[in-house]
Amino acid sequence: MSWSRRSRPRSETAAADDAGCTVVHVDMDAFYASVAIRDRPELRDAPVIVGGGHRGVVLSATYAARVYGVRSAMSMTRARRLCPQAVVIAPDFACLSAVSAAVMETFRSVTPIVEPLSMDEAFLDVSGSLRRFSSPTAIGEHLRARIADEQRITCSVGVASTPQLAKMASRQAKPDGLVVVPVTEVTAFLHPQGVEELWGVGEKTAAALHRLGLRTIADVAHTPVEVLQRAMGPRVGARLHALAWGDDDRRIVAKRGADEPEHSIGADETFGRDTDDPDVVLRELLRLSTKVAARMRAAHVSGRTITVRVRFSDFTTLTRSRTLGNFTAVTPEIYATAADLFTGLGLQRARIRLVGVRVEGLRDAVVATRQLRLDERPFGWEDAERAVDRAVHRFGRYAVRPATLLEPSVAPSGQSQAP
DNA sequence: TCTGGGGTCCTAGGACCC
DNA sequence: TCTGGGGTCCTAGGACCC
Repeated sequence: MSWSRRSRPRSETAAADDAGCTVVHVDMDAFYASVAIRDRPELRDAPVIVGGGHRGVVLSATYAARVYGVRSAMSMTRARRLCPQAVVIAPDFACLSAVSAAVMETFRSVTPIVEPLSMDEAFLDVSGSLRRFSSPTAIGEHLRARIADEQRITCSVGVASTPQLAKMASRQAKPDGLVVVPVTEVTAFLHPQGVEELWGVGEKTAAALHRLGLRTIADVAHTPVEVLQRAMGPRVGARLHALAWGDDDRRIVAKRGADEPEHSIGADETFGRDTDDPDVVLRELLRLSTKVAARMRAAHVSGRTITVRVRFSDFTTLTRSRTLGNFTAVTPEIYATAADLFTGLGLQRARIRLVGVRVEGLRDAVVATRQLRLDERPFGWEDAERAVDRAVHRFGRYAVRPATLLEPSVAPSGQSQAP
């Protein structure tokens, strides 16, 4: 291997071969599982799976569990079958969020240009930090040491000249390592790998590439871009070809948690048991609408397009959406639209596995409200729901709910209602 | 008892306007 | 009268990521 892999000895001096590498990708190792066991030393070397109970999937598994073939996103049923002795722990999202926030702050102590990709990984643009630190590699080792000391979990780091390469490098560094891809070694690093290792190539795209006889990234690189575009579409084809040569015009954009308004806010829920009862579905749509509207108001956004998603027992999924003439963040309006879209499907005894509600076309609520004023819309609901938000804030989330949600036995996923 | 829940982005067709 | 095109919005679906 011509690129350099480095693990454990964090004090090792920085290599000279990271010149021009200004992107650092940091990825926590088995984040959910590592956090779950860090205060439970007796589980240190045990197979541990973090995941949901009924009808759930594996969110994270320790390396001891992965030995048995357990992978994230795998159904819990399958995971338990592969590793019956595994300790299964439910995720503690409050704790995970706190650890995530602390880790992101550690990143920001090195550079302000930190782009979190999820709770447990981020890109750092370190081009402005090289006066304080001797090299990008030194920054990576610094961060690895600090996170290990402060959070008592390990992470892996990729150092490269582009985000895509840094991301692929950190994957190779796992667990608890650091990999540098020198600018002179980009094709040597990329080309031997399988097409599915490219970021953005999932199961379907990989299968399509395999059908073209393309198995390695080198194969993709040496295929005329027109051929790729014909098979995958103009944009995807062009991007794949570029990535196969290490060209990546993605820029790292500093984002600070909840700052930037999101493009959509939604919620969905898998029923504990498939249902064909429209009343059960409508009640769930109301619950989801309530949840989404509250989250929108908390984020100070309003939206115009409401989408309902329905997944059937055979896993086929369909969506129906409607764009309103006004912006809204109000439960009755979101629910009325969602319910109308659902009943408009005219389903007859179809077995439904999951329903979801999502609101898109989000705008800052202040701007959106001004537009509402021009429409002379009444304000009653907005004010009423703000009062609800305050009550929930004071008395907890079960303080105020729509009357139809107060009936017993409506809890989805077979879980019992919280006290 | 196979297959969660939160998102983003792309594609493609039709409506509508210029 | 016929023909052509571009741009934008809306809807539906699909792929992908963690």
